[in-house]
Amino acid sequence: MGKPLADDLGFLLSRASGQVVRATNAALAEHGLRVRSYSVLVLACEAADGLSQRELATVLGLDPSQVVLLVDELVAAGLVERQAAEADRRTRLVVPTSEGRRVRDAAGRDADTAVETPLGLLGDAERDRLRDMLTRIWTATG
Amino acid sequence: MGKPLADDLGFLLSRASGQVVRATNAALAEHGLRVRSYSVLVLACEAADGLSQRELATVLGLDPSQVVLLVDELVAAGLVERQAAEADRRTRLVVPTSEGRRVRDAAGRDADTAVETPLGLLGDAERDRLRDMLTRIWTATG
DNA sequence: GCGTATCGTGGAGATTGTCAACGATGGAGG
DNA sequence: CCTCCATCGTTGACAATCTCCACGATACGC
Repeated sequence: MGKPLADDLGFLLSRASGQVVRATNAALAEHGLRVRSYSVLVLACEAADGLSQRELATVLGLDPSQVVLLVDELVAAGLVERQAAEADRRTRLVVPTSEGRRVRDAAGRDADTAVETPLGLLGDAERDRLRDMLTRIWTATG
Repeated sequence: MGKPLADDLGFLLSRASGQVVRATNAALAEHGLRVRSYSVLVLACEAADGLSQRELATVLGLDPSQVVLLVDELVAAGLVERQAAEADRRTRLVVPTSEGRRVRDAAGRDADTAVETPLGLLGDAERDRLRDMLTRIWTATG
């Protein structure tokens, strides 16, 4: 006799995740972004020297081939650029344009308000705990 | 100047979810199941009188048309049956076969051990807290 | 009865996940 | 220097998933 599905952390995780992603996608649509491309843009903005696509894939937990398409999309929208890396000419650094930074800020605000309904009912301390747990879950397997 | 992506609960949620789903799918593969079909099977098993596909869709947070395909798959595998509901002939109740119950138990054990690595490092109290938060996030929007 | 809503189903199109290649580059060891 | 092997970006193929719309069948209020 197994436990009920409502107690399954994996199920709860993916259900809540799907809900939040849906809400975020809806908010990002007016900026021409989706959760995935937005994540790439944010990472590019917060790295001083740009990030290689390999690093992006690792941090995001995605296949590198998906990152290619996401960066393609952002380049086409004029939000990031691919720069040749001096040290290693295999890698191509993803760096944001000034337009990219602007869109990132505006989109970030909208995304935050979009998830206020599902996530706002958690207190600050709870959110910190949740962040901590989710980060530890991620780092558990490397 | 927004917050770093590593602090974004939506991102952390979907990244952790993806990881757990990947691990679970790998464990369920030998039973011919995936996370989605497994969830349907578990729900069918724990409802005494079966569940309508509409109820399944609501609980799982999926589009009803997806549930159709999942139930089709489980029916083809001989794990559940569609039964006519007496009260409302529009609805079709999804009830497990005895084989379905057996597979559900075996698959459930494998799925649990598969997520031990990412989720096991959380203590019992933490897991309860996580469950509680994820459930509240879900019920926030109805 | 009649209009309206709901349930299951089917279909179309976009997005995502997964995996296997391939050329180009880097690095280690002889 | 040169050869072998790993890594990075990229492409392609295919399955799975999401999203929306529409339809027939049934239920329900009036």
